[in-house]
Amino acid sequence: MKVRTLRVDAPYVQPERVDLARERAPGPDELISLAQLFRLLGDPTRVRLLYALLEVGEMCVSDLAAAVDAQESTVSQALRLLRASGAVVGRREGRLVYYRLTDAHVRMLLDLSREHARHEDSTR
Amino acid sequence: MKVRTLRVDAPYVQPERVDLARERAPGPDELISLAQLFRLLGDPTRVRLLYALLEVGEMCVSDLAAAVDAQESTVSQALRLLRASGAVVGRREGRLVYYRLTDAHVRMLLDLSREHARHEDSTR
DNA sequence: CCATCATCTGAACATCTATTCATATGTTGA
DNA sequence: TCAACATATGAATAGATGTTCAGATGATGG
Repeated sequence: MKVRTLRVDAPYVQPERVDLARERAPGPDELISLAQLFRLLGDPTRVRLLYALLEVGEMCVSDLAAAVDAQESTVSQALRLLRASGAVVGRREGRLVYYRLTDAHVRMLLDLSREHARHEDSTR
Repeated sequence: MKVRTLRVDAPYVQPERVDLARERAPGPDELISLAQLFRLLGDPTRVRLLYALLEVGEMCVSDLAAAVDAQESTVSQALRLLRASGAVVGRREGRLVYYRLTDAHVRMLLDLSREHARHEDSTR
């Protein structure tokens, strides 16, 4: 059994940096919403859905399923999460529900990250 | 047992939109690197590490562990992923390895997303 | 009201993932 | 070369997550 290694006499290599990082670190709440946001975008199905909505503007569930080539049930579950997180909203029109992106920040993230994917290796 | 629902006579509600979404959709490779990038940022430990590096510039593993309040082993594993994805690089100096952000796009994503976290509800 | 359709939801399953421990690697100074 | 240290890595574990199925909900037109 091993105890947390933490030498008393030489706590950190560069204490100033550790402190600085701690000071400027996102708070607990902020951190949670950050990680949640990214996690939300970290699934292929959800990213596809978001990009579809980014390009087209508004689509109903069954069309979304066709557009991203997934089962409707899968899409519906994915939309549930996206809805819960506030990334999309649904607008009911008769039997159909049309979804669209809600959040300007998410839109920017999608744009920016797509640019990243395109120029991938140019900045390494 | 249920077969994929796909009516032959009325394929889609708005065929133009489905087509448009498909045309503009990220290709398979692009999609993978997109989802991978977001997935990478979708873990609290990794996000903390990245923000620490964003703020401070460069830190060694043990200081990073202290800064994000995690075990060194945990941090080392997290850095492995970040390294593999090209988000960070390590520079060895004696026994220590100093890590820093590699990618300008990742930096922008971090900045932007943090802004998102701050103004969270203002755009809903 | 009934049948049909679009979407939603809970539960179950298999898969993936983060963390941890133990150990390995590589570096330094004595 | 050896002991001490910093970091890395493989394997094991528990916990989270995405997809799917089956059935529920809600809307429409007859």
